Amino acid sequence: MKEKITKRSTDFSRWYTDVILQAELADYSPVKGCMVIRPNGYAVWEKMQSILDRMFKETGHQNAYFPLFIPESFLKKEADHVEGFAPECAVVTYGGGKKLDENLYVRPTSETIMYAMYAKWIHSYRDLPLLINQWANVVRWELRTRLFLRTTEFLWQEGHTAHATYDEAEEETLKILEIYTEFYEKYMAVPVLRGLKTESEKFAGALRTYCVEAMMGDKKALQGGTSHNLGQNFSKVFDVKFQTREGKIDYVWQTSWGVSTRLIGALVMVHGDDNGLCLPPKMASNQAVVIPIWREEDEKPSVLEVANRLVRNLNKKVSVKLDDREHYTPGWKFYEWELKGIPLRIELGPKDIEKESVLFARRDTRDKFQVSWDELSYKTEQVLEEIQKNLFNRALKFREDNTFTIDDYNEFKERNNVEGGFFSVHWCGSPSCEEKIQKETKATIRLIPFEQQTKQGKCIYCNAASEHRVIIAKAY
RNA sequence: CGGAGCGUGGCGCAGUCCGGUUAGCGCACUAGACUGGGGGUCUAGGGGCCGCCGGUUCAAAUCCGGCCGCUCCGACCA
Repeated sequence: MKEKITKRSTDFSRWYTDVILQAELADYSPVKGCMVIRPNGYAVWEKMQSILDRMFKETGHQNAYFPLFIPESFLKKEADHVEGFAPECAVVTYGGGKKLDENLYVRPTSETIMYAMYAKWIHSYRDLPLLINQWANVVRWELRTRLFLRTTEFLWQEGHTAHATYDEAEEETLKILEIYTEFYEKYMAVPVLRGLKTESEKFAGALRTYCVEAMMGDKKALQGGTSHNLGQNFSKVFDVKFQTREGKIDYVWQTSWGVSTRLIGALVMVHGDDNGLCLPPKMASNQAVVIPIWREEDEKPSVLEVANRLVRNLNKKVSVKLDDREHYTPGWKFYEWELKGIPLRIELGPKDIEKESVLFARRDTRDKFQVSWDELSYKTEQVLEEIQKNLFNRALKFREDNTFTIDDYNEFKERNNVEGGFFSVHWCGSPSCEEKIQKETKATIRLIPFEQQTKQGKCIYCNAASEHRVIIAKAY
């Protein structure tokens, strides 16, 4: 018997770690703050990559790869950028046994090195837009790490585009936010809020940062992806210039955007339960597993024969695995696959063969029901779709049930403290109110949501006039 | 860096206060038999510089000192 997973309600944070370790998504590495992504976890990442990669390419982006090392001088060119990243960088000072003439920074993000190249490649408006994405690892020397959510090294994609006009850059920034939203909601079955980051939360060096934000199973917020309109901040310091159609010289307008292996953490925290991981069908490398069952030795050949046939058939439409390991009992396998989050379990034994049916067991609801062979293919697809929808709806309802519109500061403080959740409050826009709220409540302004009825109000902290509501929550 | 906790077969732990001969348990692992519809049973096995270094002692997993590592909670962050 495997060790029990800590109950989610007992200790969310331990539950999270337990699920990841036991479902074999990742393991702690010998290097502090780093993790090893195990095959189960990496399979999820590959799934995410393939979907996002397709979406990026469909919108005209190309992949490329830039170096891991960045010359110190590059990183220091953009003032806000240095300030934001320098403290959390790993720096290489020796190479080949000799002290380097110039220190090399292990990339915390690749703006600087990429834009140094862009300056070389872009000359004319005809070279624009330049739409590049890279899949890479980056390093940020974090003080406190958590599997998938914050590790010293992590995997991500970073898109970096250059445009001829501000409007095009802004359009790109928002287009990417739409891609992220679609990915979260349609594939990960995780509902997100879209909006703008405040000045203090925006990317170091950006004009403004848009984000998607999701509610985890403990009601805390997770920043799920960011898309930055960089304006001309970087092009000016890296001298990325182009000649316009009119013959004038201008600096390019840039964007950058990314999502990371943190997505996997979100998947765990939104859909997982006391039995372990629960993967939305579109995120599972195997959507279903067939468990053959027999009592007598002479039943085995016929069960396996039928099982193989059904799996072959199903695999035309979905990805199904046959678990015919003999040294594990069916019961053991049930627990194992639930822990690992496979969306649908299909049991097939002598009783089913007699009835020409199988037994379905849904991971999300844990419902079980009989399905006849002639309906198998269709039912499988249908049930998987239902699971996908149900997971999304469940997560959406959870977020809605735990999002509160509040106008009284004391009430907000109290409820934030006791029950947690997302709080929709008026904010005047002043950084000082923002900071005070954070200090006093440990909650931060997650975003200024796009979707809201623009009603005037009064700042929840200082009572000054406010143009919009913001979402405040405790966050990862 | 501050606070808390933990280092004992692969994993989870007991033993440590109060030193004493072969260091124990559960799970996992190996072999075999019976089994198989929610973590099966039995039998027989293998596997340990008790985190590291030093000290006290006739004797150290156990006491003392130092170091190292990890996890959790706070200050920075996708």
